Order: sequence, then structure tokens, then C-alpha cells
Amino acid sequence: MTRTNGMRRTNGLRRQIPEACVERLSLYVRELSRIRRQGNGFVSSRRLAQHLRFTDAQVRRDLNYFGQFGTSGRGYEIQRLLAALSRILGIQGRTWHVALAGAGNLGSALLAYRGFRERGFVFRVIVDADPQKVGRTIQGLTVASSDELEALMRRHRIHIGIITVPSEAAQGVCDRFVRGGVRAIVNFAPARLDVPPSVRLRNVDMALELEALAFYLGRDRLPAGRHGAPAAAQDSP
Amino acid sequence: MTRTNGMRRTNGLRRQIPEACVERLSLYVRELSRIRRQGNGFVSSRRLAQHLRFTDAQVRRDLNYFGQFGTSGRGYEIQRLLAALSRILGIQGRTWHVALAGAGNLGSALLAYRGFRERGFVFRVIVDADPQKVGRTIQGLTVASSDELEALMRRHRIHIGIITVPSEAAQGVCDRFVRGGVRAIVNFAPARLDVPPSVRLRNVDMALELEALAFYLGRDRLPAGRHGAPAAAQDSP
DNA sequence: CACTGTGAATGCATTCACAGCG
DNA sequence: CGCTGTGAATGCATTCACAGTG
Repeated sequence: MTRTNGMRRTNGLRRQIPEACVERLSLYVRELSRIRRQGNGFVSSRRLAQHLRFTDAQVRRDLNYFGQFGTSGRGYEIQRLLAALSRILGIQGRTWHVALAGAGNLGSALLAYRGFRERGFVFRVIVDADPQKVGRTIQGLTVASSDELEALMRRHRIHIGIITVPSEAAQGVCDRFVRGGVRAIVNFAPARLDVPPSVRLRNVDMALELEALAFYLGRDRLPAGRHGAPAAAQDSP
Repeated sequence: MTRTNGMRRTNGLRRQIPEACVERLSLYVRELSRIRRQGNGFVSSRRLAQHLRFTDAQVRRDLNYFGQFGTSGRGYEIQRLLAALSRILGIQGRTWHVALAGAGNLGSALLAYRGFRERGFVFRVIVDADPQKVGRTIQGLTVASSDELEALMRRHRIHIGIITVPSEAAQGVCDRFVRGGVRAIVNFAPARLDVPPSVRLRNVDMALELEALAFYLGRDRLPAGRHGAPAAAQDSP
């Protein structure tokens, strides 16, 4: 029996999988791979939670959105769970083709990051608006001109676009990605982009991370009598 | 998972400021600066919301956590609102000292990013474990050895630490940051770090972004064209 | 009027707590 | 027992809707 989409079945009812849970899915896969290397056969929700700094209830609830993988009294069989989750995440036995717009520092950093390829994300296209950069080779790929983006995308069957251009140029690149047929975009520019509802967009905003911290730094200082727990945030994007 | 310190006063009552709202605060400041350049005096919650892809109700609710800045029938006076929010965010008339651990591609990208300095975040220390990199200069700063981290931190009064080292090394660096006295850390390594409750930690996980997208790509059925959702379908963490 | 500020309603996400199973 | 799976309870966050104001 296969699961068909972001839902689970309970008494004939279908429930959406929470967005937040999907993000944790990725963490589960990572942590399980790590644990597997230590040669263990089973993990309990408790132990898995300790590693990831979640609660055990959350782990059980999350995993259970995707199916019933556990065994009462024993926990989850790591190998089996890992295989199931990887398939559900869509990173098993499959690659995703990625195009990068913006061959600057950040773009280069992403190209160099080994983790992507390990998970099946393969960069196939790089473009940059700067003629100086066109023709250069980064990580074995030649930087093309932005004008060629749409053509290249179709030729390489791109699924995902990554934007690391300056924010003024971000919407333009985004539109090209959309016309070129991507179904998902990760935007690193500090701009709010418009996409049709059929395209999923995620924003990663580094400055925002620092600023949110500054907010708390600015006020944590003056403690008006700590009732209960002090300030701390553990947060996964 | 989250303990916040932001409060607002309403009839002598204090209410917590939602974490999600603090993240948007940063977006408000950015957008207001942009709008100001167009020479406008006032914005309505409606217009501001359109730019940021939020709802007007959300904008009003958010701003109102921090005070009453609006004028009935007119909207918000941009200049005034901007000044107030910047101060609240903790980025006005003040700099924050940042230390970077890991002078690789990503670290260099962060160092090169102009947006930080504009907002008052100043890199003062870079360290790397690789002796090959020690002594090099990046963006006018000399890379020091990791051994010197704690001493350098105290000398430069570091407030915030940024981690761009491989995940195996992340916890070690994190501990040093904590001993060196930071009150906030941004972690780019795909590892779950342990920090005392007095230190705020944020994780930025690029692989996770792609994987979460892959999940949805894999099942094709688009759940909903959310617009303006926070750390969710359409936004940054 | 056009707008804000805000209770109340709704909608998500997390945690509790326990029945039931191996 | 120890541990899962899951209703029910709680806790956040967003949206509605409208009284109140310049």
C-alpha cells in the first residue's frame, strides 16, 4: 500500500501533514543514518527525541503521520524506518535537478556543499548576469548567461531553482525559473517573491536570523525577576 | 522549545510577543526603508501587507505588539514607525560584534555579505581549525587559529557567534562560543547543538530546505497556495 | 470615510495521558 | 514491563469582524 500524498488515513479520515513535521522529517532521516552507523537495530521515540532535542511524544506523533513503523515495547527498527522515511522524503533512488542563479560567494558555497549531492540534489545549470563570470567553471559546471536560463532549464529538466542574486534581480530570476518550469524555489535574496500557487517557495534570510537574535539580546539584559525559565530559543528553520 | 522575553503592556497586562512576529519585525523594517525611499509619508496596514504578502490584520496585530503607532484614517507614519521598530529590533545606533568559526565557502560568503554591516553586525573575529587558512586575510580580517577563539572573543567583546564548520566540529565550537561569553549563536552546520538556556540558538539548515521541497515535489498534489505564511510553506525560518 | 486596535473565533501544532500490544 | 499510537487537552498564531477614532 502506498501513500499518495500529504495525508494520512485514520478511520477513513485524511489528515494533512503539518508543514513543521515535514521539516523535521529531514532531521529524522539524518539522525537515523547517524545512529545506524553505531550498529543499533532499534531506537525508541525517547532516545531519538533526546538526540534531536524534541519530546518523545512529538517523535511518535510525527512518525505516525507517515505510517505505523513502531513495535510496542521495542521501538522503531532503524533500517526499515530510515528506508521508509527516505522514500517518503523523496530522496531515495532518485535525483533532483537544480539550477542556480547567481554565481557569487553564496552561490559558490552552495555548489561546494557536499551534502546536496549526497541527498540526490544535483546542480546542472549555473547562470549569472555578470559577463565577467560567464564562461568560468565552478565545481565542474560552466557559468552561463542569464539570457540562456529558460532554454537551459528545459534542456536539463530542472526541478528546483536556487536564487542567490542581489535582491533587486531576484523577482526577475524567479519569473524565469517559473517560466522555465520549476516546481520549487529556494530564495536566498532578502526579497519577498511572487510565485504562482503551483510553485513552492522557501526563503532563507540570513540577515533576518541575526536581527531576530538582536531583538532578544537587546532585551534579555534587563531581567525583571525571572519567573520560571529564562530566555532561550532552540529553533530549526 | 521557545521561551520569549518580549512583552507588551495592555491595561497593565503584559503579553508575550510571538516568536514568529519577531521574525517579521525584521521584514517590516526592511520594507519600510524601501518604501521610505519612494518619498511616502504614510502607509496603511493594507499596503504594507501587500508588499510583504501578509494580511492587513496580521500587520496591525504585529505592529500593535510593540506599541500604538498608527493614526486612524491615515495609517502609520513611515519615518516614525521605522525609527521605533529599528530601536526595538536593537539595530539602531548600535553595533553587534560577531565572531565567525569556519572560513570556508559559506563563511566567506557571510563575510562578504554587505547587509550585515549595514544593519550594525560587525565581524571582528574569524577562526578556522585548518592551519592552511590561519593567517589569511578575508574582507580585511585575519583568520586566527581555533585555539585562540576564547581569548579573542573576550578581547573583542563578541556578542554573537556564527558557526560554519563541518558538523562534527560544530558542538566543540559551540561550547567555545559559550565559554567565550556569547549570548546568541547562529548555526549553519547540519547538527543539533546543545547550549545552556541563557544562550539563544538559531539553526539555518540549507539541505533541509531542499529536502522539505523534495517532499512536496514527490507527491505533486499541492497542499495549498499559502500566501504569507511564516516559517512555513512560503517563508523563512 | 478610511483607517487602527483589539476581543473573539478559528485554525495549527504540541503535549498529555493512557489504553493496548509484544 | 517498556513502548507505541492516538484521542483529548492545551497552547500558539492567524484571521475575522467591528467598535472607535482622527
